[in-house]
Amino acid sequence: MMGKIRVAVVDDHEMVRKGILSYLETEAGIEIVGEANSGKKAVTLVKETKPDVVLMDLLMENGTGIEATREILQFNSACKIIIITSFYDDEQVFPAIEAGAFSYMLKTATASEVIQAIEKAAKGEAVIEPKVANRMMNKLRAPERKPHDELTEREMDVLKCIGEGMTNQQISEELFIGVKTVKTHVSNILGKLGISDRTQAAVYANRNGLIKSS
Amino acid sequence: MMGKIRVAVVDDHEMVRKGILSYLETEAGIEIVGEANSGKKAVTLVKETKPDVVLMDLLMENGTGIEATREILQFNSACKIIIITSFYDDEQVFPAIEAGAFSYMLKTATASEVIQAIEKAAKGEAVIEPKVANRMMNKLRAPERKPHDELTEREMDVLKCIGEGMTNQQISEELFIGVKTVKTHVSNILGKLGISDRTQAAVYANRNGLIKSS
DNA sequence: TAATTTCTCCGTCTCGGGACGGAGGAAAAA
DNA sequence: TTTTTCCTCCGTCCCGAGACGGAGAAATTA
Repeated sequence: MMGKIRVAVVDDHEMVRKGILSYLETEAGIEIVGEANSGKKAVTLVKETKPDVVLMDLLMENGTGIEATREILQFNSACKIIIITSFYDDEQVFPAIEAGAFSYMLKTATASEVIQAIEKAAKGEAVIEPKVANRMMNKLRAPERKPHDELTEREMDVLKCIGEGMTNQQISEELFIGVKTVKTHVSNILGKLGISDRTQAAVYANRNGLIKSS
Repeated sequence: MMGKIRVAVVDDHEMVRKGILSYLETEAGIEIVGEANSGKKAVTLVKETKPDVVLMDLLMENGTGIEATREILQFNSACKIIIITSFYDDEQVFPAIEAGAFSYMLKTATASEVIQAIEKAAKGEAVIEPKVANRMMNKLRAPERKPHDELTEREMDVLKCIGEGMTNQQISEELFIGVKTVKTHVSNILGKLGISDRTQAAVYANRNGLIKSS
C-alpha cells in the first residue's frame, strides 16, 4: 500500500481552484501539496513540493499551461500532469498532448471523475475526455492535411501578406523581394490551394487562422 | 436589519459551482438557496426559490446564460443577476447587459470580491469588472460606428460576396445584376470603407463577422 | 558528389478589376 | 409634391494581377 497521492492544483481562477479543492479535501487518499495561479508559479511549486499529480488549467493569463507543462516535465518527468480546461479545440488539445500532458479533462467533470483521474494517473493510467478522444482519433485517422501544408516557407509569407490585404507591390517591399517574384509565389500559391485569385487566397488565409487575428 | 441574502449559483461546471460555494458558505449574511447547471434549470430554480441574487455563468453547454437572464427577469424583475464568466469580449458583455444583467464579474475574482458583489447587488449597487468597464466606456463614448454601417443594403450584399472570394462575374450572377453594376457597387464600397481593392474588402468582411464564418 | 527543391528574377501577354462620368427609374424622405 | 437616396446600367480608360516560359544561385537531400 502506498501513501497519499500528492496533488498540486494550478489555475488562475481562484474559484476554480477552490472548487477542485472542495472535491479533493474529503478524499483520504489524496493530499493537496499546493496551489498556483500561474504557469511560472506552477513550475516553482512543483520544484519545491514534488507532487505526484498536477491538475493544470490550460488557459491562464500569464502564459499557457502548455509551457508550464513542458518545463515541469523537463526536470520531473515522473510527474503526471492532468489538463483541466473548458475547451477542446484542436488548437488547445494537441499542443498539450505534445507537451507531455498525461490526461485531458474538461471542467464539466464531476468530483468523482476528477478523483478517479487522479488515482489513475498515479497508477500510470491516462484518462481522456470522450469528446477529446474523438478528436484525437480523427486526427490519427486523417492526419489533417491542410492544403497549405505543401506551401513553402516563402509562399506562406506571401500568403499571410495577401491575407492582410496587401498588394504585390507592398508585399515585395515587406519581404524585400521583387514584384515579379511575388507574382511567381502568388501563382504557385493559387495553384497549390486550388483557387483562382488573390481575393480567395485572402479569405483562405483569414479563415484558416494563418493571420494573427486582429 | 434585513435577513440573509438568498443566492442561487448557475454554472455548468460543477467545480466552479463548488468553488463559489466554498466562497460563500462561511458567510453569515448569505444563504445558498440552490444550484443549477444549465439555463433552463436556472429558470426553474429561480421560480421555485426566488433568490435575491443569482450568480450566472455566461457560457454554458445548453444555451447561454443570456437567455436565462432574460427569461428570469421577465417574471422576476427584482432579481439581481450577476454574470460571472471567463471572458470579456464585446460579443459576450453587451448582450448580457442588454438582457438585464446587474453586475459583471470575471472568474478571476477572489472570494471577497464575489461576496462584496453579492452584498452590493442586494443593496442595488452594480459591480462592473474594471476591464469590462473600460470597454463599456469606450462603447458609450464612440457609439461603435463601423465603417460598413453606411453601406447600403445592396452594397452589403456585394461585400459579403467579395468576402466569399467571388469575382464580379460570379457576384453578378448571384445577385442577378449586371457586371457593370457590381463594379459600381464595389467602387462605392471601397470608397466608403477607405480601402483600395477587393482583397482588402474580403479581409474586412471576414474580420468584421460579416460572413457566416465557415 | 550529384540531384532536387526553393527562392529569386526577367520578360510578355491577357484579362479582370477599379476609377470616372453619365443616366434612368423607383422608393423613401422632405 | 419635390427632393433625395439607392439600385440599376452603359461606356471608356488604365493598371494591377495572374499565366506562362525561362533561368541562375543557394540550400537541402540523396
